[in-house]
Amino acid sequence: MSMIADALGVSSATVSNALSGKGRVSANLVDKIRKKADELGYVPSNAGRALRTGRSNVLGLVLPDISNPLFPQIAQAMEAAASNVGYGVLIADSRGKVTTQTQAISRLIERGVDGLVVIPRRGTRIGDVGCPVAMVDTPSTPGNTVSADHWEGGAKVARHLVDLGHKNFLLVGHDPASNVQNDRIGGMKSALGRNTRHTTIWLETLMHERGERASLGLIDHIKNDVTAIAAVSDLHALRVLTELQTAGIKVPQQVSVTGFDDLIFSPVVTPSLTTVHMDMARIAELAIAALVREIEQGKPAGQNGKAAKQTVTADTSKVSMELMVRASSGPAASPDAPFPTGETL
Amino acid sequence: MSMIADALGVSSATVSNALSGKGRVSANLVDKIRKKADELGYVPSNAGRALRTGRSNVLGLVLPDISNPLFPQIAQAMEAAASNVGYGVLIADSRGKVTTQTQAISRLIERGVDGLVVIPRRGTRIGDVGCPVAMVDTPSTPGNTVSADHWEGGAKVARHLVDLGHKNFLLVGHDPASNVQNDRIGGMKSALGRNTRHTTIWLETLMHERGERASLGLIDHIKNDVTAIAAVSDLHALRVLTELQTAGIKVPQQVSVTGFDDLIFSPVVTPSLTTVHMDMARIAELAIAALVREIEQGKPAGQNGKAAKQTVTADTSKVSMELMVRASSGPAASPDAPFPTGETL
DNA sequence: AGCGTATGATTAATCGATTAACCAGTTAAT
DNA sequence: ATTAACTGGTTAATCGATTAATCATACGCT
Repeated sequence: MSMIADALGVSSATVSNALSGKGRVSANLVDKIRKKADELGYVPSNAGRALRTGRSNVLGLVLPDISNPLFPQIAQAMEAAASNVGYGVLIADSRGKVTTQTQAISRLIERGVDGLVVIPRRGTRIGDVGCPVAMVDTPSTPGNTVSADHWEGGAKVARHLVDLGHKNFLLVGHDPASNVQNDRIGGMKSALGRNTRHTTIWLETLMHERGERASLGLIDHIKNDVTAIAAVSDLHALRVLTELQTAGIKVPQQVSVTGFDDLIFSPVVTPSLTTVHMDMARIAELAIAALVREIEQGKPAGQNGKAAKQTVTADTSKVSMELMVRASSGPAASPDAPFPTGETL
Repeated sequence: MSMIADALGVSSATVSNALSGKGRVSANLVDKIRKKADELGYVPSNAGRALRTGRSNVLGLVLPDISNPLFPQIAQAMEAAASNVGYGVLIADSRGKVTTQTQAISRLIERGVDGLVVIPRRGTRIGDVGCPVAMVDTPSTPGNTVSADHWEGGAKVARHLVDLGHKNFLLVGHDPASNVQNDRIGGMKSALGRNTRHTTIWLETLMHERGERASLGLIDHIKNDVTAIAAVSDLHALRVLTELQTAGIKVPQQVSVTGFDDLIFSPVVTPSLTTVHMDMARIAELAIAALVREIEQGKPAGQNGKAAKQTVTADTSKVSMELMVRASSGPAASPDAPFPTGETL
């Protein structure tokens, strides 16, 4: 910056003012400075700016477990949304453990992030971290900034299956302590209506009892007239799907299967998976916008008034989910022939 | 820092020396300063340090496409390896496009990263970016810093299938321009031996001709006596698997299927997928170590000697891959009964 | 005693950008 | 005509940590 100033015989303050458009500089001079800056390939030093302004223009993204298959979508959306408004994204993985998560958060804080986006793990408590925090979980969680409307998503798949004539459902969850999963299943149940039946199983509990790779015992449920299996994630839907196929049960002719999240493999498995898609880009946009708004209001850090919000609030806290009807869901099998055996390929 | 100095009546330079262990400070005083620092909850300012030292302690991770299902593993491993040696990780997604990638890289540079880890997309050229770059691709790519030994991995699965008695193979690739995939397939072919046959299909080409969700036409190959299908990714193996199951073909009784990468769903589909696992943690460790070594040698930026390396070199450039034998691969079906129909479940 | 050498700590400059305070002209207003 | 207000710019302080240069003692050795 001082090089530009020297080259044009002005002071560096003027250069700063010209480039930031803040002080009073003649339009003429602004042009010259801009041109010179380009010419010299000037790139503002983040360190210098950060030191002076106390802002790093970097946000932290805290994830419960990066290896979650949904993470790519999240990271991509957050990175795009942040970079659109001039922020970088520093990642931190807490590998499931709550203690690790606390460490991860402090590492980010020490790095001087201006704000945090947290995808919480059950049991996560965000203490006072000294910077704005956006939380992306589910609308029913207190402090949630913005998230997909998982309840509505559940309702949408369920209604789809009901419309197809299904009456007997198996709902497949993974972790009974997850708010997101509970909302999804809650939404499903709310839409099932009076003349249907449903059973819910939780895989984590099941696997704890029977081992990691045990069969899910789907056949029993099907013998019990279940014709639709709705899972809270495509990962579990996939597990269901392949288990059924191995047992020779036709999807969707005998049983319909649905998932959630529209993971990358969902469109390409056979039959392609009916699922519920979340608009992560929009969620990210809202979360980042809320965060940035808070950051740029310039918190006087010490002043912790009585209404010290733990997390920021977005314009909208729910983003609608979209049902993706594909090949794994179809009309309920007629009850007359519960076990069709013909090669209906 | 000056607060600590004031509180103990010493100069801030002494505090700096004490905490960094660089200058000469009496052991006694070092203790007192450490204690005071803890007491005051001192956290060094990254901005101040970065400004003075010219180092940000942040690395950039450039990915061709975050939505790649392998990305979680990569990001997690890189983040862990970096944070172990005191670095943060800033992500940048290039969404497949080469132009976007260039932009993403400059954004990272402007943010002042000390080094870059690039997972290149075919056609990626890393220009002179002014900081050390580690490239993670495949050993056969010029400039590759470190990566899994994809060729060896291919050889391992192929040998496994040969040992099971298979003689007629279908190799499934996606993108014929990908170095990684070519190495994997090359490795497979190298291990197939003389009295076997194989055909290779490339999904991208296929899908271009027949549409995104077209059948892969596996049945024809199987009628042609193929008993083993080896894909270059679990994603494609999964597609193969479900397509076979829908057609009523038993895996592994009639046909064995293998994949690559040990993606998150691979152990839980039915049958669980035989695949090749890469030790991403070790790859990340080597890449980061190479990068950090280069960074901390302190490049005099201007001095671009004739041997200006484009990318850094790691101690080892190949990391062995591990074969994970699971349920989707089994002995070759006896040629006498190419189409067993009994319910051998 | 006198000289050289460690030891332990201080001073002050520096990195690059921002910004409050100030200054010198010019124009407008009373 | 004198003051007020505006314009276009400059000065200098500041953010926090690092580090070369320097200084003041104390110690060891002949």
